[in-house]
Amino acid sequence: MSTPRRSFRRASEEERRADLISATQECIIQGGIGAATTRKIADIAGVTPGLLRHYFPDKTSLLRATYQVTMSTMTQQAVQVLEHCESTAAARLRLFIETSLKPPVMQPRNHKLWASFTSLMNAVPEISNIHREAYLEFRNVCEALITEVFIELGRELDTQHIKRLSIAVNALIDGLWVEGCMAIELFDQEEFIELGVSSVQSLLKLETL
Amino acid sequence: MSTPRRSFRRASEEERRADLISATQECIIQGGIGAATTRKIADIAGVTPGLLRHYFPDKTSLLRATYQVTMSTMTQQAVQVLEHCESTAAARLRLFIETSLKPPVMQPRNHKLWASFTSLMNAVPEISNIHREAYLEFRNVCEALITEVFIELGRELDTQHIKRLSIAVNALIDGLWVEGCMAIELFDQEEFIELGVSSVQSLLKLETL
DNA sequence: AATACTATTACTCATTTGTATAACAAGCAA
DNA sequence: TTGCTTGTTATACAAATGAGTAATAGTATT
Repeated sequence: MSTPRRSFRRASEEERRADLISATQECIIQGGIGAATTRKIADIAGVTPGLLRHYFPDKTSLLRATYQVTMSTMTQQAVQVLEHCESTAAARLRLFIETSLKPPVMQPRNHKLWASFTSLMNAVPEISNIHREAYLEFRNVCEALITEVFIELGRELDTQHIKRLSIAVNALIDGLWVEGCMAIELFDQEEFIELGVSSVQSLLKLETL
Repeated sequence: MSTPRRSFRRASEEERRADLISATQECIIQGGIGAATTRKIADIAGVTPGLLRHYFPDKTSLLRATYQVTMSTMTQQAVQVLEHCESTAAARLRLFIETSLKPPVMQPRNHKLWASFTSLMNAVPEISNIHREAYLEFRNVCEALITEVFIELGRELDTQHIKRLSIAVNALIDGLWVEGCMAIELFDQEEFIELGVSSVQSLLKLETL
């Protein structure tokens, strides 16, 4: 008569939350934020919808957590590469640009997630804060790298000037990243990266990078 | 007994479609794409929900039309200013940058609309095409302006090189535009514009703009 | 002033959605 | 094995949503 209750596995809180978050990402990537329904999320996570509420008070909280994880993962990927690079400051800056402009940082799925969440700015509480934190974190990395380079070259360190430069460099990388994500097939990867590197070179008035 | 049927005005197709589209924009701005329900759109447009289907076969078509109008309006605003400017090529390029980095082009509502739509890339048919058209239109304007400047300065016109520069300039403006839209309160408008201008100057290796 | 056209309203329906609650079972502890 | 905690499922429900259909009234035309 009645279908047997489906079997399940009790997972750790950490693991389950990660599953739910990546399921949320998957939904958004496939069909935009509107496709991230509690049922579809649960389905992809291999879980029943009711479980969401056991880990998140409501759907909005899950979305916030997903946004936060999405952004910090991206920055982390770009920064992590630097940790294994002991070369010159110029080489480190170049590496940072390269990493930011190719997968896994630059890829369509990341843009969809980013766009979906930022489109909710001022509509969903906390989204603005998460954005600002992520933005400043990334920009600060730019600033640090630029400072390194200037020190290496024995250039004058005008704090104001360097800050302006880092805003510009950050904007350039962001702009390329966006277009690269959206039309990744339009550009040759190597050329695209070189364009980024040489543009930053121009912005900083460097001779080589 | 029965409430009287509400009175209405028969509007021209052109006017009604414009109303519905701007109502859709308003919904998205207020609460993201999920808030753009047929009822709320109709409500803001001062119309009953059923009317949507009289002008658009389904909701997706209305969304597409809204995206298309949103993007072309922005580019048009930046281009239109150029038509009234007969000055030097450098001055025209500067004006273009300035216009792109302040209201009405750079403002939070435009970013929300842009982000909402692009997040649907590959999820809603035609969105990719509308994006590509808008992107190339804007980049072509950059390319034309840069070419003008180079001609004015008697520089060599390497088509490939100019194309790369226009991609970079476009990315820079886009990147600044995005951040400016999202945190318009973080930057002083005048400083922000000057940052844009001087950065483009660096990218093109110009002495003045 | 009468007529015809159709933009617009009013109403309906089947689905989907977020959330709530109670029952169940996995797996740890004794 | 037995009992206990709680992660997980099953089910329910009210609200919202996109879409369909028929009636109505605005308005241009004559």
